Amino acid sequence: MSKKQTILKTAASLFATQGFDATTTQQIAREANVTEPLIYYHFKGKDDLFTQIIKTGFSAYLSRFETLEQSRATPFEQIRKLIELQFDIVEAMPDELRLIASACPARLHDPDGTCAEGVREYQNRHKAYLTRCLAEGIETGEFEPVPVEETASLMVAYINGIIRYKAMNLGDTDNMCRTAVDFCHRSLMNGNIKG
Amino acid sequence: MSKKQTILKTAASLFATQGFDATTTQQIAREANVTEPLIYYHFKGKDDLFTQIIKTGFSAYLSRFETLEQSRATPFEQIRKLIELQFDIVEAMPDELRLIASACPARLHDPDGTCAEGVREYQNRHKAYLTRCLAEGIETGEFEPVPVEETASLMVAYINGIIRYKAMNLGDTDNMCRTAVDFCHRSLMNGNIKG
Amino acid sequence: MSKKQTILKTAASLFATQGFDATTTQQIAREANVTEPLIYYHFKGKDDLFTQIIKTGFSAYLSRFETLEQSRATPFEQIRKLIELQFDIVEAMPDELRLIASACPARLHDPDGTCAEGVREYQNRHKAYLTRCLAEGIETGEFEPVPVEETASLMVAYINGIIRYKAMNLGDTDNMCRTAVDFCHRSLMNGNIKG
Amino acid sequence: MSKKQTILKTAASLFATQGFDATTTQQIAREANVTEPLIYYHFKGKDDLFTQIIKTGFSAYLSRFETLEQSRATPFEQIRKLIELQFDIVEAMPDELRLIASACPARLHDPDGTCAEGVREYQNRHKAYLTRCLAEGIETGEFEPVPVEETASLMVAYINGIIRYKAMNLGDTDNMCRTAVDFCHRSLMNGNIKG
DNA sequence: CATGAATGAGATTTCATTCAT
DNA sequence: GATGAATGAAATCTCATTCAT
Repeated sequence: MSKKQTILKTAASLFATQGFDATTTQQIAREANVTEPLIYYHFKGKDDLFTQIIKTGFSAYLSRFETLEQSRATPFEQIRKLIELQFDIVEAMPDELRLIASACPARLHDPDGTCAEGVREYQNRHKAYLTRCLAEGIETGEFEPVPVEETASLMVAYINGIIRYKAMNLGDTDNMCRTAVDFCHRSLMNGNIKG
Repeated sequence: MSKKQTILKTAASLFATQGFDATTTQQIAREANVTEPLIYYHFKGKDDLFTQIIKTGFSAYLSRFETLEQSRATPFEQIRKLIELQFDIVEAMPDELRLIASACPARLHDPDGTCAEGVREYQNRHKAYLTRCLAEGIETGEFEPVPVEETASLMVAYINGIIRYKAMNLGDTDNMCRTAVDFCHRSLMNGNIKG
Repeated sequence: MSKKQTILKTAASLFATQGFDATTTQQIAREANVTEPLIYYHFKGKDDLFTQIIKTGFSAYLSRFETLEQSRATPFEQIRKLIELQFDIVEAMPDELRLIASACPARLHDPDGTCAEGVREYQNRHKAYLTRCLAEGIETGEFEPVPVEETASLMVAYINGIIRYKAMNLGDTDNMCRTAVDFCHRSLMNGNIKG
Repeated sequence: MSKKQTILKTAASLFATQGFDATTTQQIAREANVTEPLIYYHFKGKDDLFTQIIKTGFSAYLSRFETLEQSRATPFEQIRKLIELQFDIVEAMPDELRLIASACPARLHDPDGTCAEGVREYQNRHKAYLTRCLAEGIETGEFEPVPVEETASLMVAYINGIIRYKAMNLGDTDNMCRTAVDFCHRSLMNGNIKG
């Protein structure tokens, strides 16, 4: 792994556990086994380092999300996949996701805007995706006739709650994926079919 | 408003928008139109200031929550009330909630532990409350026989997602309360009754 | 002397002898018997400290210069006084003048513009003053009919050469004042009168 | 132009506009379109780079000046030529002269001593030259009987003021050469002859 | 001739906090 | 209750310079 990569990884991990401000460049350098100036050789500064990690996290998420968007499956299968994606991604990049979950909220008003932009993008994409799923499912009769817009927004918040819960280790998550899918399944599937 | 109150309000607002570390005592003093030493006259230090704000927020929330716990109603009515409480509380104390939602995530691992404690308490109480509701509802046949523990945990995450969404102004929330209640209603209520 | 004054004096002296960049804030603090942060309490930063010294130097010069402008005397007396002023001011504020002479040339293109502005002001005022003296002297027949504009510009450069020579200790300056006055006297005074 | 030349030119220009210390090797490299290590391939270091530029400037000046020293002409003609030389040299090597005028003052006390040495040399040579001219002119009765030593020193300062004025573009210099020559002419030439 | 990566040394600046009044 | 002045500790960042290739 290149030293640049090591710096990124180390920083991501430290930022995630201690927070951005509580992590010093000296500490990053020490743990990454490089000298401090090297950080400044590869990155414009501590902020830039943070930004790049966040951007990487978001774009890794989005690139996975995009494969979902292209999948052809029944509406509910698509929703299931979206929920499963949350759990997968946290396992694939725990540091990055933990960092996003913990550091972004306080940085939504940052001038640089990386967090705000990422969050907005994340929300818009989810909302559009869910809106499409719901509309389609209702049309085919697979779903109950729920109000599409509002339910999509709600589910964005829900799903965000789940990914945060897992990313920040707020509690046990065994079976949580399955439980979440079932919860939505019962809520959305047309009663006639259920029965 | 007393200067002490002004300091509290100003600090809460700054912590919420910029995060704890990114907010300096100097900035608080300037925006509150007081001098820095006055902050130290009223509070032990920056941490203490933060702690007091957070504690106020959490305890205001908990005191409202406790009235719920004492209410006698059907299981689903209790769940509905819990969801409605989220929306009410954000409207009643928008600054405090925004602060908790934005500044706590980055401080969950702080030595002082105020945030961690508050969040833990919040989760435990919700989980216990929901576990009780679900168990009761299943026993009476009002609810589908869902796995109690797991579903309670999941709903804690869900509800947390909602309150954050609203507290941090992440999007439009008209009808969201109703939509959230309906979403849970469809998911939990026994199909026989529904049908 | 207040600590702020001590800082200003110490910095002026160090900047003048070592140059701006070669002087560290640490050194200023040590020699002024204060702590480094105190410098930042009283001044915005090292640049601001420099700027304030320069501005003080220029404005002290200008305030003295203004008394000249108001004096009523024969044209040549006025020129004599201008030349004498150069020597007086360097003796009154040697550090400031030395600093201006040594540091400003390289800072004429600084974004902050303090030096550029000071130099421009200094030149314009001198030029206007000399233009007036020359025109008047020529009109009264006291002076030879020299080209006014050009000679005024030239004398600005000339006088600047002298003040620099003295401020930077480039050589012996005993009698220099008198010699300079005489040099101009011979050049300007009408030959008929001289003879 | 060889890369070495480009480095020299770029550095000269940057040193002149920003000063020595405020110019970084990185900036030189960037603007010269080379990499930093290349600077170290061609020069011992930043100081050496500066030194070489300055030395080139001074020695180019001196070599021109030496031709003056050898010329046989009347005392005033020699003075005229010295003044004209200032104007010629700035037009021939504007960058170098600007550099000397702007960067040297701040480096007169440098341990390396290039600037100090150059300036001293420049002053001494001028002083000797002017002393000789004045003594000769007085002896022959061409000049007024001015005090030789002092007037020579003064004229060094004077001439230095002029070259700086032009090198640093401090104002319009049309006719300035002629005006300067005339100014000295009137001051030095014997009144009997003038009349 | 040329460079990407790396570094030792050190400078400026910030910040929470305190003291004397 | 209130403040101007002051500070210890430490963080971010810069810079000239070198090494390996």
